[in-house]
Amino acid sequence: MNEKQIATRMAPSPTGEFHIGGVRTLLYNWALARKNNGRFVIRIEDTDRTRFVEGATERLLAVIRDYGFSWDEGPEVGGPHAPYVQSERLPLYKKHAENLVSTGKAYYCFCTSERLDKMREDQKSRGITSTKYDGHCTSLNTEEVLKNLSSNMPYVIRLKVPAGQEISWNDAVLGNVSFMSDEIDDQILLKSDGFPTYHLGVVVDDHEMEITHVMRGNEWLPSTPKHILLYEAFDWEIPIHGHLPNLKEIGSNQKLSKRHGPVAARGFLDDGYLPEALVNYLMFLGWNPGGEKEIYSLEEFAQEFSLEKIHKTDLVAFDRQKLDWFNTQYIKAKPDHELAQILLTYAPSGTDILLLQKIAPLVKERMKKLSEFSDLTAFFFSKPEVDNTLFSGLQADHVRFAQEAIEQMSDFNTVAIGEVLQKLVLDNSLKARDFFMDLRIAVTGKKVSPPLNESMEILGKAEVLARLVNAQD
RNA sequence: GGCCCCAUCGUCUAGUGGUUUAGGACGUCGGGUUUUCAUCCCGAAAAUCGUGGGUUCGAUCCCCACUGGGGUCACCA
Repeated sequence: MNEKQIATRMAPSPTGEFHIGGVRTLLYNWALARKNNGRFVIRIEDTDRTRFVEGATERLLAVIRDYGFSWDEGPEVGGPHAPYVQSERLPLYKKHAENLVSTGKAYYCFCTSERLDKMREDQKSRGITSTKYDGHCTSLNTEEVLKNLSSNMPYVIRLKVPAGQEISWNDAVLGNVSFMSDEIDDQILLKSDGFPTYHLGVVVDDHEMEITHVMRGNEWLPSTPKHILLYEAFDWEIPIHGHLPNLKEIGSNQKLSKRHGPVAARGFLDDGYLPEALVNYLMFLGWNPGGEKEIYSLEEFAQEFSLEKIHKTDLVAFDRQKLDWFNTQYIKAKPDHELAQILLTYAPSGTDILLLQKIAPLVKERMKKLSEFSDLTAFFFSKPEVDNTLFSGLQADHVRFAQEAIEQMSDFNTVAIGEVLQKLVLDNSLKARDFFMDLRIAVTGKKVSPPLNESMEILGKAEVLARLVNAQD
């Protein structure tokens, strides 16, 4: 009964657009909380004022919602640990940093960045392979510190890293991982502008917000021992850490690149990927349940998800072709009225939803991405430009036959059209393939189009005839 | 460079010390259905399980080394 409630979080920084990889990380964190009836928290880590981007927080939250996620605590929804924006929690970090100083686990440092630069240069020139703070300010006595402080000398607070200590933890993904403390720098915790560094911020907030599992990209692996040292300095319980594989572009070992398509979460949505498809694809980038089922809803995933099934590999290729496949699966499966609603964005403004409901079944198996809709269906919304060189040699006869036959039709629907045209082909011994192609070109302007008879029904008899007449010029 | 992490078809992956001629999916190629395209159906090629050592009666699965790849070494996260 005293079992602690599982809690996970996603802690993005408002320094730009939310990355697709961030969605994957969020997905796993969200699922773990969801599966265990735990809490999922969103926290904004905006401690770097130089990289802060106006409006980024709002866009971040919007795109997370658009992907189908919600959070139990965080900006906009609030919660018992509010505020959830680090810049609004400054006194907290300062208090904790000063606490560490008073217990001897951290110290004030008055070194200027110029001195630090020079120090690193010196170390490098002496052949030291990984530069570290030289401990200059650890020799300051209390009197000197107080004097500096009272004269308003800028300062930071650094963690005093113990020597010769092995720091290890059981990573939820990687298993046992260990570092030696000697390799770890006396990390700055509180910056001279009074903001915490990332390291102080996460540890304080994850503790305050009672986060039990920290899952993040494996670029954070070398930071984890620093955080563990901090938890130990505070004498706080250490959450479970898990490090996830990062995403890369196929064919290289580099991170995702805009040259190959979108990398921002928003960009994929704009391109016409359904959030369900994106999220479904993302699930399998570093995780696999072992069965052969591949189509998972968010809820199904949450139930299936387990940390043990996360892959240890460090890099996973983001295969845009497989993403396309997932997208086609979801587009095909979407009910017409729902698809029509979504297609509103891709159709000419003011398009009637009822018209889209009729068009939807004709195109849903023909789009990898919703953004292909406008090209595919342009002829429904305006008369096509017809390139006469596309026609066969018998174009004039074909079109005239069709026109005459259609003029006499009273019922103008797909079945009737099919019967009439089929009979026409037989009666005149036409080559069906050429006949229908000429007709297709006359009506749609293209050699590739949605099904012809259905399209003509939607266009209506008058419009079809107008186009046929037009094609005989 | 120091430190840390990783390693199964082109890609995402399943897999167990022997039942594996290593399974699936995407992609690719071939065929079928089809008034175009797409869908759908069938089939094929595709991984000596990074290399070399062990351990073992037997290793893709256990251990070590090597190689390769990645990450990280900021008053950025």
